[in-house]
Amino acid sequence: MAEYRPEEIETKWQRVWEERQIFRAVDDPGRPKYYVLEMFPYPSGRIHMGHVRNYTIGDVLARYKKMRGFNVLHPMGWDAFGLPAENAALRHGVHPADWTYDNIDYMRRQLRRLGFSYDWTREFATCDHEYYRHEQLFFIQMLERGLAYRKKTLVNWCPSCHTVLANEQVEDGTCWRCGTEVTQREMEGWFFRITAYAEELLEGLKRLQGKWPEKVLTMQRNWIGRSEGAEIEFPLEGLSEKITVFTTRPDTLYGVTFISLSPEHPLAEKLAEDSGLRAEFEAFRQRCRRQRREIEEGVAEKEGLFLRAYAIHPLTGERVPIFAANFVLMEYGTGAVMAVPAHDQRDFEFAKKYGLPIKVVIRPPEGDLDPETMEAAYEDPGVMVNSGPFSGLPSEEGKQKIVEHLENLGVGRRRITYRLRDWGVSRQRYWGCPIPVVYCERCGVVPEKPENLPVKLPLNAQLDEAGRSPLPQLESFVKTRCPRCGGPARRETDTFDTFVESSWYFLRFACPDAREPLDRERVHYWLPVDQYIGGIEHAILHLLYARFFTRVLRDLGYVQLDEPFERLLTQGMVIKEPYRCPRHGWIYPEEVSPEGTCLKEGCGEKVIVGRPEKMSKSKCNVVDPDEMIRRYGADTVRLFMLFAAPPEKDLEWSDRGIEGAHRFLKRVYQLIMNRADKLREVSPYTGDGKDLSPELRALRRKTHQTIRRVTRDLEERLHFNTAIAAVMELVNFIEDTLKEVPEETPGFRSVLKESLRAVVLLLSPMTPHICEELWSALGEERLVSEASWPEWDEEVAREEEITIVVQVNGRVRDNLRLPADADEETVKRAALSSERVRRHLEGKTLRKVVFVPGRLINFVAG
RNA sequence: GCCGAGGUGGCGGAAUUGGGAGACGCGCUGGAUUCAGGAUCCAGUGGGGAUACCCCCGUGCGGGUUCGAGUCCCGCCCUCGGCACCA
Repeated sequence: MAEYRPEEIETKWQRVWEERQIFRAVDDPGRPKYYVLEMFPYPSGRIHMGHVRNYTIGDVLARYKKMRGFNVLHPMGWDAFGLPAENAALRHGVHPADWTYDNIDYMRRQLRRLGFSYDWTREFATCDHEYYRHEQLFFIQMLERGLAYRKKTLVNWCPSCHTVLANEQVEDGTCWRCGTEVTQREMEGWFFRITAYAEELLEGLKRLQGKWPEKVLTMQRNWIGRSEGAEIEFPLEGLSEKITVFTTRPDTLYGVTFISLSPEHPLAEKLAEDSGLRAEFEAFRQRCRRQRREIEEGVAEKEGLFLRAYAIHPLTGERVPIFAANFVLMEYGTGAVMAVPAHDQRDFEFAKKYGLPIKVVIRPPEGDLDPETMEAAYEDPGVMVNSGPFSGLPSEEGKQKIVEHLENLGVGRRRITYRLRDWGVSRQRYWGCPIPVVYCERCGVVPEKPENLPVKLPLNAQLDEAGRSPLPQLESFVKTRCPRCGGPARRETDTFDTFVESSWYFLRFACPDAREPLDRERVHYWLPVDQYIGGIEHAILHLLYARFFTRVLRDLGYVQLDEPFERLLTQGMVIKEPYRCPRHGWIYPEEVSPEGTCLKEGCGEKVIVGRPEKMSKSKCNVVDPDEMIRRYGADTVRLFMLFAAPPEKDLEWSDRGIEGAHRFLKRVYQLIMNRADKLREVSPYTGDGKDLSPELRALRRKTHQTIRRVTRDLEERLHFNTAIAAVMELVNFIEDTLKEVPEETPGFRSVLKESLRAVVLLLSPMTPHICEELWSALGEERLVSEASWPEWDEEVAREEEITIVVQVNGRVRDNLRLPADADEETVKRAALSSERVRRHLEGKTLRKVVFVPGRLINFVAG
């Protein structure tokens, strides 16, 4: 009995792959390429099961496409800048650089041990200055084109991370990384003009339909938040200025009874001062800033401050009072809103609170509205009333008509606004890419000269104990000369948001050694990424930034590409149920007795089993990949990851499940190794099958059907779980055949060889090591990793006899084995001769016969 | 509240196009092997009734279309995810 020793086999073949460099991607414009990419990891220390799942899926695809003859690019690198490195440095007294590179070394070993088919010659880390220097150049060029700019605004500040966050990085008012509540601060910082691409980013989503998960497309669409409407000007009474509002409901213009301004609106401050309300206004504005979170969640009560000023309605000439209101956001539209209480719920609530008039201008299709008794705003379409010459128009039509009228008068125009805001990229952090500008006393803000790049992040920095960036205190870094006038200047000490690095790494993988930022030809050959794989948590953040950055680089002339990722697979999380003891809190599975009681300190309390959730250290429900590899080998871990669930769903970790996967591999190993000697010299069957026994013909049929099924599962759906199930069925079938068919049967060995070769080939992208071993045991000279994917023969796969289901009134009563091409008459005759069928037809009149060739026959009787 | 995905045995999950519901695996039950346990192998395994042939019920709930519905249509319930004073 051959014994399956995964560790031995796996390290052996990993060495062979390494020595022969078989996964090296070489540009070859004559061959069709396939670029598989998994989202690169942050080098946090060790890989977790989520990585294993993500990278296993990618690896299967890369290996499969290689077998299909594609020139495959499958690279790996490190998203190496970021805050955890600084935190670790504080805790353990190691420099972020050392910590990061050590982690990379460890994690690279882990990935190699899993046998992933990366082209390691293309590896890089984003904290290498040879990588980020190019990013600095991009920035300078964006600056020249106005795609990067500096401004002072209210920003999201995480007090725990000591840094600013982009809107995309604030989740429910808290920091996406540490969960601390985010506060508002007025600060200067650098921004990327992603809003200039809002329409294109939205439009581009259409071409991704069917290739990206619908969910991700929807999330991006909502995030960009396009809305069509109009800008309308309201002159101020007694002043030369005017207020410009944005509205999506120009049809309700005649219903305006007041104007609401954001407290951050410049005119709000001015009007307050003019009215002698300076102190009150300032207090109100401060309160609004503090309330920001509640305001954004919509839980804060509406509050306003009458500015004792009036605007003039552009059509009716009426005076409308102006308020500063806490719910009006300066960042959206124009920061000013025309309030129509009758037809907007927010304005309605505000009007009720401050006793402002409610004027109905839209009548519902049925019934009428009475401002006195209304309990909520009527926001649906209807017919315009009390609207001067526009009365009587359907509101949808009225929108157009009013805007046209305003355009003619020159006091309004059609306008589209987006919810998307510009991307704030300044971070007050040390471990990031320096922003290459200096502040010169004479010249102001000056970009570094391209030939002076990179602006290297100094590695001699002493980290601040409070967790602040040491850069501003680092004289040798800060003190510099102006690239323009040579005079004394101060260096920018903010670094880039680390999402900037991950916005273009997939391009650099095409030419990691290029001296220029990107080699147009090589990028053109390899890009777009044909299949991108990663977690859903980046549905907006990374994926939106990357789509934006790719377009920027296109406009800067570096690439000829709009969408970087042709297909996207968002894999589910790896989850596991946590255990909790009423006395000890979260406990490890080892601390639970078979009876379900707590073993900690002889506790004995009944343990509560939580519902499966994302693995986390604090819940004690993590499974360590190293431990699993040690116990079962990489192939088993990979197999389980693929088999337990389809990739887009969450995968529930199961100790029993991985045992099952291991058991299957042991069975396959023994099935083949125990016969390998006898089969080595045998050629796979090539005849037409006429000389074979029915059992052997059946085995060939099953084999070819399996090849067909696995190919379709991998090609069309990426459903590895059903592909594996199909191979398991084939293995079961082979074992059954071996039991029934004597070895001397003519053709036995060659048919067996054909089937076993298929098993090995079909499994090889998923469990490559064991398959190399079995492949060579079967006498193959080449590596299975370099073999061609097997093909199926429709003729062989076709069933000679099929089962026809016989129904009476839609209920199954019998089934018949008949030749595949049996016609209706034959089937009918056979079915009616069945005793079981006759019994159910007895005493009834046959009304109708439904015949589905090759499937079923249904007798309708009554 | 709005948008999206989903609800199938004890569990993870299958089911091309409307055509035998529950593939494959886990678990469980019985048996073989063993001094014993483990491992392995064999058989069974949706529920109920009969325990022989068979019959009835069954894919969140209620209706509908159809010879036939897990699959299509209408109305609800629940779970998960995203968005949510964006004018």
